[in-house]
Amino acid sequence: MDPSRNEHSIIPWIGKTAKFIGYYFSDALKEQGIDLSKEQFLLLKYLHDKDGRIQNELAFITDRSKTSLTRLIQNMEKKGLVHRVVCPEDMRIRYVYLTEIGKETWKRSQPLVQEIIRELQVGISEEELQHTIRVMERIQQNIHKKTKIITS
Amino acid sequence: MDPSRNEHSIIPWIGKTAKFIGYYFSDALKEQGIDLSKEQFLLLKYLHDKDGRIQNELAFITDRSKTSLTRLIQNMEKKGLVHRVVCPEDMRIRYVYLTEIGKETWKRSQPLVQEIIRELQVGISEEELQHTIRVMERIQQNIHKKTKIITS
DNA sequence: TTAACATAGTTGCATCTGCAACTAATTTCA
DNA sequence: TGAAATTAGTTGCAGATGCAACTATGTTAA
Repeated sequence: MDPSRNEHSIIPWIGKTAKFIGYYFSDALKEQGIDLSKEQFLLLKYLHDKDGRIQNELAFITDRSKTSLTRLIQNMEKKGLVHRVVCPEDMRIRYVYLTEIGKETWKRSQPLVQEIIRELQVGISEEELQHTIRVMERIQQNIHKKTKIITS
Repeated sequence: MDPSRNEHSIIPWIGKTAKFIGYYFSDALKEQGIDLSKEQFLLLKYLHDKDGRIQNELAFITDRSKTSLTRLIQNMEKKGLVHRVVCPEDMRIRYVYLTEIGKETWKRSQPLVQEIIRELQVGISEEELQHTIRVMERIQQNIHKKTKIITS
């Protein structure tokens, strides 16, 4: 997956770019004194959109295994960013809620996040952005199709 | 970083797409009975291009910390995919070489890799591929510039 | 010459990750 | 009703990751 080979393949580029974005974002959070991993940030974001989700749902929408999600939430709970409530109707289910610290941390990260998104897209036209999104969608569709065939 | 928001931002799309590609690739290797993580595969690839690299170089070209690289190589050595040779002129340096098993494993993975790259790009025009690569390059440049300013 | 610095690689520690196997709770169906 | 299947979440295990601190070696400069 070396970008210098396979000139007509975007696949290697996507992984590498994602990696760089991840490094940049993590560093930026750290520099701003925001004690969040990028994974934790993303979870805060989803909970900010809709609080009190169940763990399975969070695993699904953030594309991780329920195992990984369990431990991510456990770490966030230790930090006081979220807390969990067992559903009284179905004792298997846990609702995850932002704490005040979680809400405050998310809020505090917002200017930085907006700034990073702006910075990283400097010199890219609106048309190029739309093209790229279409390509990303298409790749995801292609994977989805193949995966369905395999598992059905 | 939810794609459904920030419609004009590609940043969230890239991470998500990369994640999906990673899952798909890992699963495909496993299904083909090829005992390699995607990270290990990538290292085999770079060593196939040029064997006998030093660890620092491998860390640099694969965009990981030297710590991470050390342990990746250690695991690959355990599996018998690579072996290390201390440089006689500079005892700090270790050259990393593919073993026969490493070469054979890489070779065996090739049809699959080519097939995956083809599959994932179905329905994407050559022009779109070129656009997307340009966008990825630009994002990496934007990060590079910002990173340089910060660290200098 | 030798003390200061630089470099290559490793280790401790913590986080994130997935798979397989597990527990506990709920639902299904015979 | 009660056994079987399903579901939500957890735990053991192993790999990948980065930071900071470390060892060992090599280079530089006073």
